[in-house]
Amino acid sequence: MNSISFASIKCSNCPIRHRAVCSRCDEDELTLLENMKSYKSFEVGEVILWRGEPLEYVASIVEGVASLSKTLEDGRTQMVGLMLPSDFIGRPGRTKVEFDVTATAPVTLCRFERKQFERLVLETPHIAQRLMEIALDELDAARDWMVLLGRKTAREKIATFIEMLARRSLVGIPENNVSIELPMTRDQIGNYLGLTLETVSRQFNALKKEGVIALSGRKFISVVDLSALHCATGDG
Amino acid sequence: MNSISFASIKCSNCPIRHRAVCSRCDEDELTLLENMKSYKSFEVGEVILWRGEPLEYVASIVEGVASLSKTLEDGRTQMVGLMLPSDFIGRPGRTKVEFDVTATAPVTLCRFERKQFERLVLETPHIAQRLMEIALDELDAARDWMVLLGRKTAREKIATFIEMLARRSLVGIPENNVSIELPMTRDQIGNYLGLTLETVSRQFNALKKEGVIALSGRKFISVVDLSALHCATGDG
DNA sequence: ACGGTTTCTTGATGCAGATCAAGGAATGCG
DNA sequence: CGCATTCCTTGATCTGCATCAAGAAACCGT
Repeated sequence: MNSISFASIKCSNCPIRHRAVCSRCDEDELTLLENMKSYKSFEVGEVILWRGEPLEYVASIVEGVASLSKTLEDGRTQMVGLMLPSDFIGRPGRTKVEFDVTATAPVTLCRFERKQFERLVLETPHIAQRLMEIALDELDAARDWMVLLGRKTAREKIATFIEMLARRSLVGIPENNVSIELPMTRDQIGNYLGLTLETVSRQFNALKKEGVIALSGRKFISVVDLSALHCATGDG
Repeated sequence: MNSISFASIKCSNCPIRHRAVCSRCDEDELTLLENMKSYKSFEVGEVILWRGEPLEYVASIVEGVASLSKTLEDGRTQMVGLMLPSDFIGRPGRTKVEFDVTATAPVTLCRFERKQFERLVLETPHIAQRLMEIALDELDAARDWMVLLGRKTAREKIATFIEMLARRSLVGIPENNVSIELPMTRDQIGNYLGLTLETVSRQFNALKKEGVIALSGRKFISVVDLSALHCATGDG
């Protein structure tokens, strides 16, 4: 759970080996990455990058959860992405950060110096291709989120969020009665879904009262009725 | 304005030569593209691609405006992108279309067969790099749009939309009293902004009454007070 | 120029979710 | 363990935008 356990991990044993930016790399390419990488960890609430900062490093999330968010002048904020293990932060060719990146659960990053990484990308099509795929997946996710933000009701937003968590945080197909850890507070969920924290709380409890989900403690949910949950998402 | 004028245009004379997917190509690479491309035009309202269709072609928009949109089961729709000249439709490596693509103004495409284009991309880093940049720009735009959809008021949404049009549809820096053609109906603008057409209409007329913009006919706007418009966007 | 169609405006009403407010439960720390 | 802090819940009220409804204006083909 802390950075020490990753201090000298081999790429070949890395938990995100098969999904991250390096997933297509062969052994030789992996050796190059191995010599460039460094691990760094962040506490909950710690800011990983501030919007506007020069981008010194790019990184994969090895463990934890980070959020990307933008803030309007008057303080309204909107989360524009949720980064889970194997997601990639920063881009070659971008010298500035476009949003605040914050750890919402303790995060461990596998970092590369941006300039060095950019050179590597030019010479390593496997990495360039994987980066392209990752960017396109993020674009798809962003567009699905636009539908949610623009057109879904509060109830549908919450149901969609829980379903997404069930899919992303568990391996394999989600089942009934599996316990999921919420990686963020009601307030942060509200920022992600374009809602207030009160509305988030009310909708969680409404779904609980209807027997669709169960809540235990502050941050554990289990899905009691998967198909009812899906119906509530509005996705058909 | 019609496809005939593009039937045999040279890449070197192409209006989007310096911004499209081919912008980094040298003369030799351009020749390759030249031999692969074909033009196709679409009327207003015509569907260019249906969601779920196999993706036979990828294409650059040479002229016109197209919208990307997603629809929920019950008919609510959300536009997830607005494509203007030089924007790129479809991706190598993607075999399906993720959203409906519709011409909102008469569109001319410069098309390439997907499979052939994919091969070219693998051999032509200039194109692969440019595609990556385009994808990242779209991702940035999608994220800005998420802030708009999730957190902005109707008034701010309309102001942001007008400001964006002023920036994108004119060359150079926007000035006061420049006439802008609205590329879509109130209903479509509503779908883009996550509003109803009535709210769009009311906000346009409110900005007009306040002397921020002027309306003439159904689809021409001019910005009377650029700084007032910017203040109304909520972006500070 | 005319009638038909589409698109836009404007008004009246209703409601989902924001905002305001206060107390309660979990969590963390000395 | 007990106190402080953070986070969550629940209720009351308010409001911005959706919805419903009816004309009016712009546009199109003939």
